[in-house]
Amino acid sequence: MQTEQDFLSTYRLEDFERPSVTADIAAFMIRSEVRGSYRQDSGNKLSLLLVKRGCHPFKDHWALPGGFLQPGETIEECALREVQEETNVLPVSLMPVAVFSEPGRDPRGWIISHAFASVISEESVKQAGGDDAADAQWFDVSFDRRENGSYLLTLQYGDITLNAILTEEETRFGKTSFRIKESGGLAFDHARIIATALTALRSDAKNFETIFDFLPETFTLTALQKVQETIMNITVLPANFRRKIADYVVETDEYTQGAGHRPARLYRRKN
Amino acid sequence: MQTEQDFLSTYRLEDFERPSVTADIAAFMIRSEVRGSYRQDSGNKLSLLLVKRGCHPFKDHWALPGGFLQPGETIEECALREVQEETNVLPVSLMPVAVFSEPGRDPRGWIISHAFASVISEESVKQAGGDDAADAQWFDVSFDRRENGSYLLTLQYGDITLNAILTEEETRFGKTSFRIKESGGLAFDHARIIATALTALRSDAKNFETIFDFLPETFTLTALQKVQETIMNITVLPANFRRKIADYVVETDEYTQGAGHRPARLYRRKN
DNA sequence: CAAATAGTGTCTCTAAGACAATATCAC
DNA sequence: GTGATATTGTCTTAGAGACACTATTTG
Repeated sequence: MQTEQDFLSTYRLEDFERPSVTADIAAFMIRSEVRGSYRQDSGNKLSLLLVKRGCHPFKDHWALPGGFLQPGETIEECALREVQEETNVLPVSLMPVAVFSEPGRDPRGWIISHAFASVISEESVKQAGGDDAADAQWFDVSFDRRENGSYLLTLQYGDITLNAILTEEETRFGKTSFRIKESGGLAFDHARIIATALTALRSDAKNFETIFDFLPETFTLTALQKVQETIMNITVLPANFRRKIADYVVETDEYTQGAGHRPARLYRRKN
Repeated sequence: MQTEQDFLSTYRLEDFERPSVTADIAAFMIRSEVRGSYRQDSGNKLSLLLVKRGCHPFKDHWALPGGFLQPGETIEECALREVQEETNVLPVSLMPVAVFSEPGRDPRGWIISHAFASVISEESVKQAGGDDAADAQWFDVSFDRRENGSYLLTLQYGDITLNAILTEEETRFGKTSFRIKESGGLAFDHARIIATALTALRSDAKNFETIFDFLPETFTLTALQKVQETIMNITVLPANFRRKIADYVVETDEYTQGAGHRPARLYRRKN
């Protein structure tokens, strides 16, 4: 009789066809804008990391950072590695979004993509030195439902504007899936991945799951509120936000200074 | 200059190492039990489909149904195909649970598993004729936190009882991950996959996402309530359940008959 | 003081949970 | 009528949203 040892020593996985496996990451950051007088609040913009492809296919098109899974690493490690290679920053959070495996989604062949959303704080990007590679840039994101029911995804960096149009396919198990009507010049099916990731990010921002990762260790409640508002594209009343967030944060003894108005207490994430 | 055509014609994905890709499915069904007098309500049990492995590795151990992704199909199609091969039933719903890609999780080599939870109605299993394969069986499931904080997963079918013990690792983005302390005789890391899938199922049952799929087209509100209670291992007051579920169902003009008590109106899922 | 943001108190409304009461069938 | 489940009504309470008000800083 054949033992498990015997079996494994003769077993050849290579006898079966295998796909290539990638991780693609929608890395989000919130960029604070300077405007008005020094006393006035600066606005915030949600931005997304895109990489200009240097080789075929989709050469010179903008794409999500990503790459092939390598032996010995998990798909999450692969995703983190790819973001770090582009930004020099290790993201604090990594949210699985979906797996895209439709045949034909990649002209190179049989490639299935594991999509993640990750969050990076502006502080850590600045510390890392930023744009050492001009082919990786942070694009301002806007993503909204239009009157006719379809969604417009706009990505903007300097003179470059990418407009993708998507339709909502279905929402099950808390996840919405989209279909691309116009890719807006984005590579592969990345418009779809971005839309899915952004929807997941928004949904998690509702229960404060992802919002802390956009900020440094200590932060003001107003800053935290603006993060949530920026991601979800809503406004909430400060009093109500403070009441709801109270369970998730811990007071520190520090305050902001020199802002031309009442100083704000700094908080820290609970746990 | 090289065109995209040129590039693709010389590009060889095969030059890079690739993993094997599988889908593993936790297929759930709710089995109604007969007990007491004919007038009395029958209880319900949540059950899970397991397959006895016929070959190495883990020969003769129980495992989740699953198999390798084949060219030309999506990972979801692969999952549905595998369930159908075992049960002759096409599941109504398929929920992505997680991707397991730790090196070493499968003794055969580099294999990453895409875990799904699927739901099958008892009615459709009975129609399909049931046990044509004695190596595929529905096990009663219980899964609960113990006093010491770890979780006990019990799977039972006839004389066979599998007891796995897991610890909770982390909960982020609404998903809990587990670590296996004792596999209870389950193959591979399937105890972990089952725990993760069951947690996801419970979480979705809370917002009525998955509960309809356990029942036929038309159903009584009490039956629907019992499904939710069985999955989540809770009890709720009928009055409150009815108020919350009202938005998700539509009345029909039909009623149950001959039950020895007041007939119940049949409902249909809205949408 | 003016301008700006920080922070608190409280009213209202809705939704969830608890519980009591009524309805209808087979026997 | 009895025993069982079906179905409705309503009281209480917790939480979300709206809004008014007070506090503290720099110039």
